[in-house]
Amino acid sequence: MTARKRYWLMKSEPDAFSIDDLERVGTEPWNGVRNYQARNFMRDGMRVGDGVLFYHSNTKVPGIVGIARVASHAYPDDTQFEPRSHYHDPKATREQPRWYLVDVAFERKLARTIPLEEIRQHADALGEGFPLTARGSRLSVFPVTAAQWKLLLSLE
DNA sequence: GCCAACGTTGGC
DNA sequence: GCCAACGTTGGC
Repeated sequence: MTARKRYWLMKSEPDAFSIDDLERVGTEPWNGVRNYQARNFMRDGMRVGDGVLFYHSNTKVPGIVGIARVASHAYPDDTQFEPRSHYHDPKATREQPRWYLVDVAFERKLARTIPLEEIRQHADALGEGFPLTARGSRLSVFPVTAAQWKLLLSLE
């Protein structure tokens, strides 16, 4: 029984971790997510092989820059246990982890960046509540429908 | 660098 | 359970 592939969008600040970094390392544990909604999507929704739109945030031209895929099931984010880590969470324990992540594997870079500015022009087609075009949304991991995936990549 | 919007925390 | 204060996100 093979489940249908799902699609996601994941944001990263290129100064911290860019699509080029992912290309170089191949696979990366997506650590540092400290938002419950984003965590739940990774922990409860993602499956190996799912498609990921890689988005650069907080940069000169924010937008979708590449495609990756989910490369592991969710498991605890080790950085929550490390006192030295920027992502340390004193309330998390090995027995009761609070934060989970998945491994993300590089697939390809887009031929060009699809800028947020351009994505906004398709806000109606993407639908109300799509986090990239919804006002004020800061969600860094969220699901993308097959139709949204197709539309966004058609802009490449 | 600014700052609006948002999520989380903790006092009550 | 409310909500003010605070810290963070992320476009501009």
